Amino acid sequence: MTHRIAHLDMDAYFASVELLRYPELRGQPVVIGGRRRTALAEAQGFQRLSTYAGRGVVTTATYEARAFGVRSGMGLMKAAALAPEAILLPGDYETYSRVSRTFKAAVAAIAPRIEDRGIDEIYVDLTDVPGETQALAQRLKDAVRQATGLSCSIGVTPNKLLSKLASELQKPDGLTILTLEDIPARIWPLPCSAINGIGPKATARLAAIRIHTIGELAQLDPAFLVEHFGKSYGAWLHEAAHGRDERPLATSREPKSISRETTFERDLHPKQDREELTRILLHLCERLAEDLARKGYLARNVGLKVRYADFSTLTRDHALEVPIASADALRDAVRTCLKRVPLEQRLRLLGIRAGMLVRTTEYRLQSEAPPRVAEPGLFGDPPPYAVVRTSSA
DNA sequence: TCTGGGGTCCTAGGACCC
DNA sequence: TCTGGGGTCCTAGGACCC
Repeated sequence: MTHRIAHLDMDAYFASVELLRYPELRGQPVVIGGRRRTALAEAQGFQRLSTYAGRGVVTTATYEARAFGVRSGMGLMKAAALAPEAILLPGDYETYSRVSRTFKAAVAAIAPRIEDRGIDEIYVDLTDVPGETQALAQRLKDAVRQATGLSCSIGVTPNKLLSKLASELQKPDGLTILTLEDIPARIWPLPCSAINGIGPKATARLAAIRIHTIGELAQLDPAFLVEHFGKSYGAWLHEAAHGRDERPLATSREPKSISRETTFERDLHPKQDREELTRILLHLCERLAEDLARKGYLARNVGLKVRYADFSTLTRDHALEVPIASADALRDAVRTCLKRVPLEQRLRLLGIRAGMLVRTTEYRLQSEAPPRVAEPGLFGDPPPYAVVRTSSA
């Protein structure tokens, strides 16, 4: 059975949503990023990138802005040097989420088996949807445009890995259908970094052994790759280069963690700015508690993330006996983590994370069940036999 | 012209138990 | 007293993705 998997990717998503709102900016270089300005400043009109000062990165850029070399993830100050006249707009994630639900619903009306890959992309299983592939993919594109006014790019191939590659081939507003026979001509000339899962580090390591294209990677002996990149990743690199991918669509999944973090407008010192840091951390706890309550989860693990002024980052975790969700309980757990963090340097970021999530409903059911025999260590005391063993040692 | 915020998955070491 | 492995949990860090 040959599968028919589509990857659908919205074109310059955040920027395109903003162009719906501000059609007068169409055709201009526009960049999304940075913090929301004051209402007064926003009332005074569009901001030029050159007038921006501060931290932040480019979230999305229109194709006109990309022509100047502006890329997602680039610092805004650097982007301003490349395209000073570009218009800078702050992100409006509520709107992007709403439009995201709209385009996904439009696709689901045609092909209901969908894997969510974030706010602007999905995989769609077309295997059992009647219709010829080209016409079907065009129907999806039309439905998305009809529902949102936005264009997307689609790749259709036998698996997720190839579809993800294919959807990139003719952006924007692309439609690319590939079969396994197309791999040598269409996939092998691409750089290794085009493969989802080969990031900057792996790309550099491959370049160091003179491997630049997927085709070059495909010609390598798998044993050699395993030697260089480890059993798991090495074997995967070989499979990926040959376009082989058996991963099924994940049509539903439970979140593994929920987190909140913030980068400060200026670096803060743990001693001099103690009160402000405390306020920030408590605010993060409150926001995370809201997220947990809204989504219906309790956390059995709480993590603290600290990034220093030099951008070095550390994390401290704390596992809990009893799952929690309130801001107060999060704060207590964060305090435990904080005791294990060196606080001499200035900080640029604080973050907290709720992990090992338990559904609130399921935990309730479990706690309403007849109590089990007390688990050892529940009250923080070592079981008695441990004491005997210790004293006999 | 330094580098956001929200995630997932993998690895590896130590503690602890059998 | 010493020597094992295997399994699980916890913690920390890193690569990668949208």
